[in-house]
Amino acid sequence: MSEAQTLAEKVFSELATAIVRGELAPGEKLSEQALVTRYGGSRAPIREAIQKLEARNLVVRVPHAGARVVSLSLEELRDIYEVRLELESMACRLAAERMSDADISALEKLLEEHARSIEADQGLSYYQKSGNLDFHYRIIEGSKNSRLHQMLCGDLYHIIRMYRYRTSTSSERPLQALKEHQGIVEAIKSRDPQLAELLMRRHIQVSLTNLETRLAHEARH
Amino acid sequence: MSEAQTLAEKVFSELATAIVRGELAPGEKLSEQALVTRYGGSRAPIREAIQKLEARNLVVRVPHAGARVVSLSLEELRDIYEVRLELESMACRLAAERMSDADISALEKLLEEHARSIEADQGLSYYQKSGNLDFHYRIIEGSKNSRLHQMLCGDLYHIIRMYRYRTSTSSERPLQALKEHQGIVEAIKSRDPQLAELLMRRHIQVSLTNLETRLAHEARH
DNA sequence: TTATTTAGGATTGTCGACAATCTATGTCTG
DNA sequence: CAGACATAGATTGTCGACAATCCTAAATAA
Repeated sequence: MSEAQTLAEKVFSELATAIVRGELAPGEKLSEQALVTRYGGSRAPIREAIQKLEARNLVVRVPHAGARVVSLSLEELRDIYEVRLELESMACRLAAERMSDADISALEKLLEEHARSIEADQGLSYYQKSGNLDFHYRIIEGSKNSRLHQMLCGDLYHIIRMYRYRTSTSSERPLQALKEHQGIVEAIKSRDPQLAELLMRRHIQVSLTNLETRLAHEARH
Repeated sequence: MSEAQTLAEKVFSELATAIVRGELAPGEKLSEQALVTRYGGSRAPIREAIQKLEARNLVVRVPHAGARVVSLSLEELRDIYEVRLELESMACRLAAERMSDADISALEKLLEEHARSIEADQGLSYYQKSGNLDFHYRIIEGSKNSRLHQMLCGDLYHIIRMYRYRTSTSSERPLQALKEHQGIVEAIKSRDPQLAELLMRRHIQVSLTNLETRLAHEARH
């Protein structure tokens, strides 16, 4: 991913991927001593790594009590999706205004690749998972708003990916998703910000709706 | 503000307010040694405080080169305002859906106080400054979205307040602002999310527009 | 038995020193 | 004179140990 210039960054990177992949369960405690024996080094860089994880909302630290992998309630997860929905819709609107023609044609080529990929493995399409992310990532970049990029890619996506196993959304309907992606690109190409935003909002809304029904279901227990 | 359970938190708190107040200029370097001699303690808690500042985007740290107070370009500042505009508009829409009746009547009382305050000191209204913040803060709380609250109050507002001296917006037109606030509350009271969002968007948009004209002006040099 | 208290152990916060890296000054060479 | 290079100083990253705090569990009392 990114080359670590310091031990703390290296440990941070490894821990972050471990958390996102679920190798460290939500709520699990991160003992500094244990991390020292596992990753080597001393406690100083480990503490720094933990604090970096806290900065990205991947762990929660309470003074004199240590750090634990973040464990989100369904309500907090709903909150995150809600914000993501808004910010990505915004990004799509801005992308329709600010993407260069070269960016747009590159985006079209990406979708053509996705189409071929889906056709090849008959909708099984494991590639679509990262492909989906790639598409959304390019839209966010296309907004030309660095802070927006930072918020979506730096903070929210890690957590969303971390809880992906619960909400089985996009990877189930690759063809439908592709069509929606194509519609979005079409709107961007015709420089229609309002339409682009609307289509992206609908595209993401299904995830939020799925989550909320699940939330309502679990609330019944 | 908040009681510090540890030395690192205390130093962080003091440094944060110092940065927001402009006592530490943007781009100024934060030498660990200098901070040790100033705030006492050893380098460990100072480093932790600096890292916490980095987490809130108040300083920028580069490995082996130290930390500096964040110095935003006008483009980055525009990006931040753009995101804030979107998120606060969203918060206002959600507030219209989710605020309790008690919350709303409390909000009305707040505006009545503001009205009296403005009448008292004839639009000079130094109180309006914090009052303005207070109003926006309550709307954000009214969204009942913890993550949204965290993003707006935790991250964006510190930076916006830090650069407030440049953009002289709201404190100049307290009466106009109050009327806009009243319109927003009216929309919330009548449970009209779309209207509430629209009014809040317009209310904040003037800040963004001011900033962008200034940006265009400075770009000419 | 249950609730409270009180050591004991373990964990986190802090400290001072050492190692690795960067920056600035001055020198040398073309 | 300009620019590359090397050395010296300062700054940051890392280490191991100590102090402060919390969590656990045994012991005591109601």
